[in-house]
Amino acid sequence: MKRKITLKQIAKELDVSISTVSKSLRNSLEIGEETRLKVQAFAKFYNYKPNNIALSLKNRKTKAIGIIIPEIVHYFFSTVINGIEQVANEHGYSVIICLSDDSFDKEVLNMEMLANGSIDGFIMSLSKETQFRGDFHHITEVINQGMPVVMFDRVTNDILCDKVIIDDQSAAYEAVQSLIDKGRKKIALVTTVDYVSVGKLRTDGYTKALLDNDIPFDENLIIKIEDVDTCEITIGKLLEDKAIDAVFAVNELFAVTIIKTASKIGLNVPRDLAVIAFTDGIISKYSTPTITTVSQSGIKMGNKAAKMLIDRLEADEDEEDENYKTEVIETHLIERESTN
Amino acid sequence: MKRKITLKQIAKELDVSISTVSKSLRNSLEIGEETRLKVQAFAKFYNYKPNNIALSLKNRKTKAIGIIIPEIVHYFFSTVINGIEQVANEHGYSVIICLSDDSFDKEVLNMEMLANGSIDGFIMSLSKETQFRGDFHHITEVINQGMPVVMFDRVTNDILCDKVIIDDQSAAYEAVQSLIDKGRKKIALVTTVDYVSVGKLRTDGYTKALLDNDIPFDENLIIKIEDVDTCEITIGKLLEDKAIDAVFAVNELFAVTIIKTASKIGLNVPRDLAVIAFTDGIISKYSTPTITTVSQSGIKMGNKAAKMLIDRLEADEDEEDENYKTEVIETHLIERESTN
DNA sequence: CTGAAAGCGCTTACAG
DNA sequence: CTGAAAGCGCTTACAG
Repeated sequence: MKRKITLKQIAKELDVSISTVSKSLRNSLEIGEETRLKVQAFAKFYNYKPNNIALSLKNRKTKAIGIIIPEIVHYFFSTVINGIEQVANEHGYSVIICLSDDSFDKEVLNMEMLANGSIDGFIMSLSKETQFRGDFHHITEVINQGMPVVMFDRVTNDILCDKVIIDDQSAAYEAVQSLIDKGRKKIALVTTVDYVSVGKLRTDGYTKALLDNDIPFDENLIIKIEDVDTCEITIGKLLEDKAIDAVFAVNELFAVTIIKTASKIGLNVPRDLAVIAFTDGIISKYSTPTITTVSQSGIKMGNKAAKMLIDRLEADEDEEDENYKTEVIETHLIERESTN
Repeated sequence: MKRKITLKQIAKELDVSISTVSKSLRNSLEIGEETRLKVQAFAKFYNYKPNNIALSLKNRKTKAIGIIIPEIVHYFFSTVINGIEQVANEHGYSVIICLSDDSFDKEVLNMEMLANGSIDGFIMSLSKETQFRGDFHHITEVINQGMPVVMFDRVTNDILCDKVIIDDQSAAYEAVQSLIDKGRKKIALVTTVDYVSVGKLRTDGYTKALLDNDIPFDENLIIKIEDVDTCEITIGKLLEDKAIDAVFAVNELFAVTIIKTASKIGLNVPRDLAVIAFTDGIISKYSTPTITTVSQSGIKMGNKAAKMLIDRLEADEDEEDENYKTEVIETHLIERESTN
């Protein structure tokens, strides 16, 4: 078991100073060619690679990006990570992922841990609990220490930083409008509780689309689901009592549940009931019928977020500007069988 | 913008030595109570947190685990990560994730990067290309440097290290047996190309189950799929030509495609065709009909893998034993609508 | 009880 | 052309 070789050992073997070895390997012209080549050959032979930790300490940067997301077993977040990874790797950054499990405490803990020198900057999406509490001190703190943060998807206006979002409101508007264009009149909305920022925006889009089309807004057609596991009953009631002809669901899990419940009651999708879901994922693609969705490119969001973060990290110290930007990623409707 | 405070600054402010500060904060009894409390109060006030990088360099351990997986947008791997995260966090470890994208080169690159001091040990699942090439020198090298590696799911016999797997062969056997028990006679196998280790084992289990039940083995009923996107045609042919009454698919993507194709040709699942898939995921749960699967608990695999790695990391240097273990995680059949 | 020194593995300004 | 020294932020054996 040969431990990794260090500069010190090379220096000793070759009977030169550590400085000489270091400079040779960095191809400094300060060092005579003979020595330089000798050192390089030796290092190559022993497969020398500089120790990242030592470099990080010396340079006071780690070339690592910290990602904090609520949940990894979630198609959308996985694709975002993929997107971040792509551009991070291109720029020589590695990626450290921590999960908040939608818990405020875990989010704080993980951020504190990573902020203590492990990474150069954060890309994050807020946990539900954090959004609910509205407590962002841990993020402010990190930013105050000079560590850039990019938020995506689940963001907050209370923090000034770079953000990557989709226009949830207008995407929802567009989805509902498309239902209306297809002649649907009684459109229900199945959504989450309000404190999740995106849920609220999507509701606004829904409402606006109805108003603009002179369709009476009926509060009873808005169903707020707290817990996915018990939502079947609520949805069943909605379908049986309300005589609706379309549903806009804020995520595909709700949508697929709606479809399954509908078919149990004998409703045909899309004939009797059209269904559109927010966030294109794997379920929509393989459900029967397949589900029309608002696609929200996680890859693009990840790419963009990583790009924004790295730009900031590599900006000259003094050109640091506080001009935070919010990038809006395009969405579009993927028409499938659940609408017609 | 107040940068993070260091021991040095505290020492200066309080007019004591760095050693004194360090010891006070570590609650060393060497230091007089008065000084100790004063330092602690000051540190607390300025929210001092030791720099992880400096600690890593000093201690020559990072308290970080490197994970290398082929793909993150994949339910199974996500659950494994979740499982690893759980126990890693419990033990004060953080987790660095790199994706190989099923590419040999990316796998090698990522491992080399992480091996240069960033982490204490690896948990990994081999990329397809690596399994195809059978080139594991990058893993051997890391192990030779004294860095423990735990492999899961896609493993190889060519490397001696701790492993976490399921008994793919007997799980496949069990699945096929259950089809036979339900009176199915012509059972097809839809699988991947052979070099993916788990694919091969599952095929063995399938074959064995047939033999043990005196069902003639027909090579034409084994379909090897190279590319998911073009598999519909192959599957269509299988269903139309072969007059089969059951299919065992090695993953749920194949299974759902089979079901959709079957229903297009007018076959009813499960009446005309029973379908079982390997690896329980989100698709099986929401497909119509829902799919009977062999559940392979990613959480448990992740838990176990992390536990094994941490045990090794925290074993006394000298009690290092080369007694590598292979843990087998239990699987079980989750019966759903696609079989009856 | 407190502090100077050495060291983790590296880089770089400075001396010679 | 080469090397000693200082330093990144910490810990700990050792001296006083």
